[in-house]
Amino acid sequence: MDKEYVREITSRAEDYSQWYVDVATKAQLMDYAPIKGCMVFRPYGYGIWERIQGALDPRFKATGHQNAYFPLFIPESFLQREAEHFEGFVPEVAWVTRGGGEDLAERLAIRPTSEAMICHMYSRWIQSWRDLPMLLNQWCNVVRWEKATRPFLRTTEFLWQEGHTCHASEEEAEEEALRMLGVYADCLQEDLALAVIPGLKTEAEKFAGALRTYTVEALMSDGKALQAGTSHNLGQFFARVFDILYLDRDGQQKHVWQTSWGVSTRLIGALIMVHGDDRGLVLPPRVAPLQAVIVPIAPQRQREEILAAARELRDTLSGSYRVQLDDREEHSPGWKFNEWEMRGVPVRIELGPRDLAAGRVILVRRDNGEREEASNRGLPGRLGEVLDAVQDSLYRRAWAFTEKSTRVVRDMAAFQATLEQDRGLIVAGWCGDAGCEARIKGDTAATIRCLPLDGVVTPVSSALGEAKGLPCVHCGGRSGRPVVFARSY
RNA sequence: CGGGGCGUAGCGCAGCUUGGCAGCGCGCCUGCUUUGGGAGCAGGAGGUCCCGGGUUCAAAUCCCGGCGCCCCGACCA
Repeated sequence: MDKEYVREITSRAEDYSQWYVDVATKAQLMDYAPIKGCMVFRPYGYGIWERIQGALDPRFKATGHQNAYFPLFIPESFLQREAEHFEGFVPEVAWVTRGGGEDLAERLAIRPTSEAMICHMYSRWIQSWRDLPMLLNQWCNVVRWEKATRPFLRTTEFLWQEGHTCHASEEEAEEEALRMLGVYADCLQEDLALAVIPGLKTEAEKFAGALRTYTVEALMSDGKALQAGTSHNLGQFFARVFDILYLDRDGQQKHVWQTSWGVSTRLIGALIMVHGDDRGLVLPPRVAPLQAVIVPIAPQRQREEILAAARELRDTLSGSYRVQLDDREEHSPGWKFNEWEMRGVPVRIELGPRDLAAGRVILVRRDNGEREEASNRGLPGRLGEVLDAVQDSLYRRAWAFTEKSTRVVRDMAAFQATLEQDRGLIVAGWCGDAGCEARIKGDTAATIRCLPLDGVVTPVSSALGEAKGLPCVHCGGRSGRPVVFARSY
């Protein structure tokens, strides 16, 4: 293939960070806003988020959740009630101190997360065991005044969903936390074509105030891991702080058991880094705002004839697929080929004089460049097959890459060497001691990404089997089960 | 919070060392010819050289101060 146009995008090998930013901007997913750490979601990038919402929201509904919306502002006194939990994120909170030209009597935090507000409301809404479980979710924005930001991965303001649930027992809360982790894993695999590793966070890595934090981790193509979603069993910490009590069947007042869980627009960063290549973005068909783009090749003489056929084709396909006809006159077909590849559209449909005469079109896959002819009659069905094949192929590729990039190591020398050469995921024994965990982090910058869940087949399954029974990689002490280490975003 | 880079047309940059007409490429506008992997020609529009102060006959350029953005690292409940 002609790579001349790639001048627009830095290669991954040359500078991965620059490649990432090039893809995000040149594919027109985002642009930098004139506020530090803030970005604009351009229509194409926001379209991906809408597709992610479209994949997750029905799953939330199917598991009994409803959407609601809570205020952006949180009174300072609310946050102070959970002082212990709050202390850690004070430096990241933005405050509103004036309104209507006057100083406010009480400062308002711009939510960095909504536990405080939602728990306050729950304390009013929940009286009886009959009110449980309470299963709400909200799609919203949050603000965290981060010192270092990167498009999609960590920005001052970002979009996410946060589910907040209340239950009558610890068992129910645990079940819910795991159920939603499963929902994330399923959606990320099925729709985003990400190969994820569900697992438990260590005490050091868990959400403060949670009993347990679960995570889905994914490996990016530069060998660093990304926490793609989290689900917390919050126990009764917030219930005590906010007095969320219910009268049980036995006549006793009891605190509820809670969960919270979330994924954010960070997932778009994961899509870029898992599927993208040196030509730009590669989108899985199920979350691609555009699944196919029709590029007419229309010489002057047959111009109207070909454009009419292309419009008809678009109208036929648009009932079943997200398609766009690129009939811009100011660009050549070659220019369009390159641009739509850079923007990651899964399939390109070419329609030129030769195709028109033969009653067919040309289909070209973004992920592997394969081209094929499809008859007009068979096209609608064939396009669906090709899109499925792209979706499937991207998932398999992500899985294979993650599996190939996973190493079992037995000592710290091998640990260090692996990180320096390939990065990737490291499966090793760990004694469970926070001291060993901290020293490994200090020496290598790698953290325990998770303790993988039992009974879930993932790209690290065979490595976990191989590492079974290995002693702690740091102290040589007895280890429980092997864990996954990596450097991470 | 530490390290590095940058700020000149919409974007990318040159010019700064050694002060002297504000330039180049892409993009944009108009017209014509083109269209199977980033078309060509002709004409045209577009500037607070980040901001403030200083030096000077003269500052994008030198000096002082400030602001902003990006990247890397640390931090990230």
